Amino acid sequence: MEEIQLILAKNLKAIREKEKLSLEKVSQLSGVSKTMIGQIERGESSPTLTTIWKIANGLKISFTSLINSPQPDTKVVLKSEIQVLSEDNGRYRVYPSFHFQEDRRFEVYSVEIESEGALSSDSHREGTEEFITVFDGEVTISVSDSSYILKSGDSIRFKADRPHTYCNSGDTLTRLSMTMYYPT
Amino acid sequence: MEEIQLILAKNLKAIREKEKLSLEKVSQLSGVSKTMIGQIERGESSPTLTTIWKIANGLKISFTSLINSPQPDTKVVLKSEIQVLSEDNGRYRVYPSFHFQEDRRFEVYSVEIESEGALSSDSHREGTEEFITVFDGEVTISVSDSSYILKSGDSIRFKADRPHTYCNSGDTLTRLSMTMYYPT
DNA sequence: TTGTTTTGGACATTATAACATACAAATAAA
DNA sequence: TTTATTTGTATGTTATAATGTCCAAAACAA
Repeated sequence: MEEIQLILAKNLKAIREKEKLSLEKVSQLSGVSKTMIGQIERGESSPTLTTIWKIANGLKISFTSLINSPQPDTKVVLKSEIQVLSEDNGRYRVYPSFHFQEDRRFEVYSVEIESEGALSSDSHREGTEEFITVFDGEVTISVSDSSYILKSGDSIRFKADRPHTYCNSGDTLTRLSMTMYYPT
Repeated sequence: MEEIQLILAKNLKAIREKEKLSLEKVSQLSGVSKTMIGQIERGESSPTLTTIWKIANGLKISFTSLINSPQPDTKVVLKSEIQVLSEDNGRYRVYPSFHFQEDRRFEVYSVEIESEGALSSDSHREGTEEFITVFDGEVTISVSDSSYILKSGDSIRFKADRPHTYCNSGDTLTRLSMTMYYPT
């Protein structure tokens, strides 16, 4: 028996109990036999992709909620706890709020760029996308031979799996929120 | 044959070709028979959870990269284009930058709350999580009988599949970045 | 061009997922 | 308390996942 089977077993049982459903009811909703639901919950069987899919659809939950380990409900990250990362002689500063997690596929940062500050970034992983909103100042983002000038309140989404640069093109501090998404 | 099998088939074949691996090589890396790898790629079989897991681990990729589908390049959203949504007599304002998309599972907003402004939100979908960073001011977020006071630079992640409130608990404008994640 | 190696897939066999049925235990109703 | 219903699990059967073996075709090397 593999550990992944145990995770599935635990998750399915928890969801069923939370929703107060019997094995029979889950069977009806999903089209998977009651016996099989029981086997899965006891970790006695490693169901096929199709079977898991049917269960997830029947219960209207995500596939990943069946195979991922649970996380705590709430997490606060104070500014004082954040490990700031500096580049460009401190003129470009990254404040990571939420690091990447496998089940979620994105991470969240704040970024500050002093006047005349800039950063050139190498390609990120295949398919990576950045979602940026300007909170203060002005930034010029260059990617794929294009440049985008964004002012306070503007947003941009672009493919970050190629070299790109961020440049404070104004004369005041620029502040950005950044959500980095990794599809793979 | 189910659609989910075709997605898996397509993804596995794409990854294998991209990495220039033979069926035999994937078999060695994963501990799954070459024949089975071939069957999976041709959509002839719905593999068990354990088998998929072995493949993902063997190829050092995520489970979800085997069961999810692809997407276009750059999009700019100017502040002038954003449809602002107001609540609480205009004291609570939402600026949606990037709407939800099925393959991505999150959306991105900015939020402004005037002094004495607040919003009570009903439960979002099962499993929904919010990732919030304070850019200016102070906010008190209440969820699950707990309240969290956050100041500029602080962040919070919480389960939003239950009622929750946001309240400007300071005396200046509060500005937040918000990433809403829907696992389902 | 010929010879060798690699590759993907057909086919048969084995292992196990998935189902149907039966039943004891638990729960609910009278 | 008794009766009825629901629930979870054991067991046997069927369907299919997963493997091993073989071979033609493709790719590579000389």
